Amino acid sequence: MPSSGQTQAAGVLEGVGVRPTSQRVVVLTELMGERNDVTAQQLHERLRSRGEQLGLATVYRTLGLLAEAGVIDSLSHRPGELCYRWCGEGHHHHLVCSSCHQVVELAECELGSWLERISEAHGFVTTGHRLEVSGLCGDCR
Amino acid sequence: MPSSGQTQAAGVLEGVGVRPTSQRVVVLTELMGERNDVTAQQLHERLRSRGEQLGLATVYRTLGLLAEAGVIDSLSHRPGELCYRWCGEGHHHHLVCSSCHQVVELAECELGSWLERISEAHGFVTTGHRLEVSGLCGDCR
DNA sequence: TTTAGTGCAAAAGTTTTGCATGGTC
DNA sequence: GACCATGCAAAACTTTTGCACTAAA
Repeated sequence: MPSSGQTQAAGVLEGVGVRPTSQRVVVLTELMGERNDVTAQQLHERLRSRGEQLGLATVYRTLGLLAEAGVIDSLSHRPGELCYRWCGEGHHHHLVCSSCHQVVELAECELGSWLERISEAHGFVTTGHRLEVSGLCGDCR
Repeated sequence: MPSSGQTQAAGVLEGVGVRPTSQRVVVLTELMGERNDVTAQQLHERLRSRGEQLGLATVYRTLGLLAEAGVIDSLSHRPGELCYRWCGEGHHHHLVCSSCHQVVELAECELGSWLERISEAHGFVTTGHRLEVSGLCGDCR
């Protein structure tokens, strides 16, 4: 029987028109339960060591699909390594600790109106934005 | 005789304690004259085709140095490719057109006080932040 | 003269692709 | 049966590193 996390993931996949195969559900479920950034390699290794049977290429393909569908976000901190992260519902931003990489989600985004005004002044129509705040968390300070 | 761009670049390098060799000056001068994102490969090819003699490894090493010194910014849009960009003076953000990749610099950053307040609430001390706004520019709309 | 930087080629990674196989509608 | 997804292995790329050589303080 599928866990509630898996059911939820399957629903998300169907919602964006991606067929919810078992591998895709496993990948998305893992991302939805992980607050921090993960690379494709880490994700693959983690799932394998837990006994899931799935190939590295499938992880890459799935992450690519999900990112294109806007279900997950991708961001790179270091050269040659892209991290993925579940966006959750609604629009928000993150605080990332430079030392331990802990991530805190900021519930609200107060940037909307400021951005619209300033973009309009340059002839732009904004389609999205991402804010990345780095700092030191309480433990690492 | 060095152009004013080259003199300026050399000054920036000295300012952050990096020896201004001719290769580094060439790389930084190019970045300072380019408003948009560039990859190491693009930069290398562009300089080579202009007759500059410098190796790809040197471009990578220089970009790494400059990024670490905070002189340039690095950001990744796609997997396996990191882009670099001259930050200019002072703190600001960018509007990027999703279609033509044109970049507009936003002169002011009004995020400081909001961020400090919200970070403090989570026990963080912020050390920096980056805002990336994507949209469509007037021409592409 | 001592140190730091460069170029080249090799190495180390990550990500993508081709193709045969297996699963789904 | 037609189509899509997967796994494996090979290929394609980007980035890093080792080492001999060169340039600079």
